Amino acid sequence: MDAVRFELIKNDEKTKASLGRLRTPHGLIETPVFMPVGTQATVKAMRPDQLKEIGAKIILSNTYHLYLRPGHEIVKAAGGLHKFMNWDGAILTDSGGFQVFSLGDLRKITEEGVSFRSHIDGSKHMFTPEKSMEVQNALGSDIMMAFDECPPYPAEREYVKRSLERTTRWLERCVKAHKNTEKQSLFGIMQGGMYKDLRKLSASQIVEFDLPGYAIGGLSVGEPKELMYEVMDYCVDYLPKNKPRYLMGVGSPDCLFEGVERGVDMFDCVLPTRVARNGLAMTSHGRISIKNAAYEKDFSKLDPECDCYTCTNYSRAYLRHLFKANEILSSMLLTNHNLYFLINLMERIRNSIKDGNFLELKREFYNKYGEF
RNA sequence: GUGGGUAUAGUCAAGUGGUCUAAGACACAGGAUUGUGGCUCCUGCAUUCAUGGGUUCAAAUCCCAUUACCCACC
Repeated sequence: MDAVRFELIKNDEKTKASLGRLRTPHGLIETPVFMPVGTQATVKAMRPDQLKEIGAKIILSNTYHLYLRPGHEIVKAAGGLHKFMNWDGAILTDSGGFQVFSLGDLRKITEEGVSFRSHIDGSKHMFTPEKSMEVQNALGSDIMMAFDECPPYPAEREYVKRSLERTTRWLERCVKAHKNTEKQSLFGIMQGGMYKDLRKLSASQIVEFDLPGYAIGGLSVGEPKELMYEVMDYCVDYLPKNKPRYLMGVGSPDCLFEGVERGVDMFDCVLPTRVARNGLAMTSHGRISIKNAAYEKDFSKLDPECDCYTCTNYSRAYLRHLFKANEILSSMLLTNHNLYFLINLMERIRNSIKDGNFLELKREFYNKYGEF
């Protein structure tokens, strides 16, 4: 029995959007879902009780970062990641594979795994599928991601093909090394760059392992949005409908709509939290850069249609002041709002699928919000 | 009142005759940001050096006057 089980509730009639339920050892999650990112065992600027209050059910954390600091052994000694960070909701851990891509020149990839230098102190380390599983088992996340390679964009077809096939071999090693199947589930990751046949090849290979969930990796790596939509459209079709389909690293409001429309069930993204710390708010009428001089004397609500803690209690002028003054509360209030905005948006999306008017909601949203 | 000193962008300032249509920092104004190396990154912001006059081929830089401020003495 898998630790995490997915149940399809309803398919939208006009699109590939679908409603589902994900049962995890740490709660039931309705899909489509957005997962806030808590890289270092904390969603930056948010307390776990606040995350709970805004409706977060599952967050993402990072193998790479926790392995380097404080060290997975310490997290394990603390009683696991949930206990360590005081979060009793579900946790998905990224495998560290993405750092192979994002750490750029520090990496060296071989069949065995990836050697890299710590961004913290420059020390040398080696990640293999086995090591990634060992670390994620120690962390005790509900969903562990397979150790993969995410090729950059653009990338040569031949390279992408060799990379994807290696990622499949790594997946096989992950499955073998995974020690805690009753409490933790392993998701596979599809690669294949922007090549349709390679995506199909990757999907057919990873689906063989009959895993409890699959992710679409290698998107939102710098390619044009239209291309990403086109690729994600057929990627979803290559994955089984009765398993959750997770689009990694995507989370701007418009992309969420496009993803859901194409059948994606899970999303994660640093965008709302990162952007909040830089003074940007996602509102029902589009983005607001709170540092702009235009808000100096604007005592209205950040988002007139939002009922989050920030919007019910503070003005744009105050938020601008906090940002300009470099106050910690600025990050806290804007992060709280942005996460609430996306989580609330996903709830409205789920309700629209339930009520059969997803496309109407999408159209209404685009009219008011525009693109990210 | 006497002697000395300083006057360069919103602020702090570099620069002491020619590569100054003036360094840098902060502030200010925009922008970026998608499996987080982020109080980060990118862009813009003095045709002008207190004011007036002079010397010189050439002045923010030298000289004179004026104005403002600072210090010391009375």
